[in-house]
Amino acid sequence: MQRDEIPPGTLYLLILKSLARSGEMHGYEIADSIQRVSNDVLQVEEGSLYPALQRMLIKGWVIAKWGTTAGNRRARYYQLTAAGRKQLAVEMSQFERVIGAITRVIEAV
Amino acid sequence: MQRDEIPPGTLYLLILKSLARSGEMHGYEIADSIQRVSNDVLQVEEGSLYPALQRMLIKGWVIAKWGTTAGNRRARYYQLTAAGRKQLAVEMSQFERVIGAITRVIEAV
DNA sequence: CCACTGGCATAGTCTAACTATGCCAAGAGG
DNA sequence: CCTCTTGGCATAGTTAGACTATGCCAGTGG
Repeated sequence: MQRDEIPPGTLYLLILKSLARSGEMHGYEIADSIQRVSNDVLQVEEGSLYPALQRMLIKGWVIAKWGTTAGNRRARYYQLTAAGRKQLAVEMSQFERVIGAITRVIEAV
Repeated sequence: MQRDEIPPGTLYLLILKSLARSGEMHGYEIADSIQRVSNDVLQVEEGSLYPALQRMLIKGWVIAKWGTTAGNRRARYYQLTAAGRKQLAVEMSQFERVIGAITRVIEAV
């Protein structure tokens, strides 16, 4: 099964949604969760994930705290803020709007 | 109605599909057609369109010839090549695949 | 004559996903 | 004990491509 890039702009959406669903996760969990739920179609590279998380911290969409994993490793746990939940709603509706429009174009006769 | 950006990567798809539908068009027509069919959601700026068309010429997905519009203006008419039609099929299935995957993620419970 | 519109084009900026790489700690295997 | 693998975070640098701003030229209309 071939690799697929994450369409630019949708990574925030994927992360926000994953955190909304699971409450609190560290980086690896997020990447893993996205890959799993998408049936291995979407692969989030670490070099994309961590910069995105940093930007999301700055924007105030998530907060982070250091903790320890089940496997006894140090990890940074991310959690949505109220702003993050609001942003998720915005991105969802934008996504649907734009994808709907594109679909209309590529399905037009 | 607010402006929306074209998600990077999908512009080729939109242009290819528009040309496949209409046979032969010049730049303005392409932009116009995309905007119209998408119900004004998608607006293709000239600074995005012409560079994209240049890249598509280089890739051999389209050919261009100079002509004259109904309004008696000089214009460059673009037309799909066989490679362009093949590329359209590739981009369509990739789009569906990736968008389907994203949809699975953002609709997961 | 001049402003407007249609049309093409490029230079330069910016976002964001990628590749490659590095660090550190915990277990596993020899 | 030591090395290897794995889990985990992080950044530097590259690249693609859509954007803004701008310029040019030719018809047409007031």
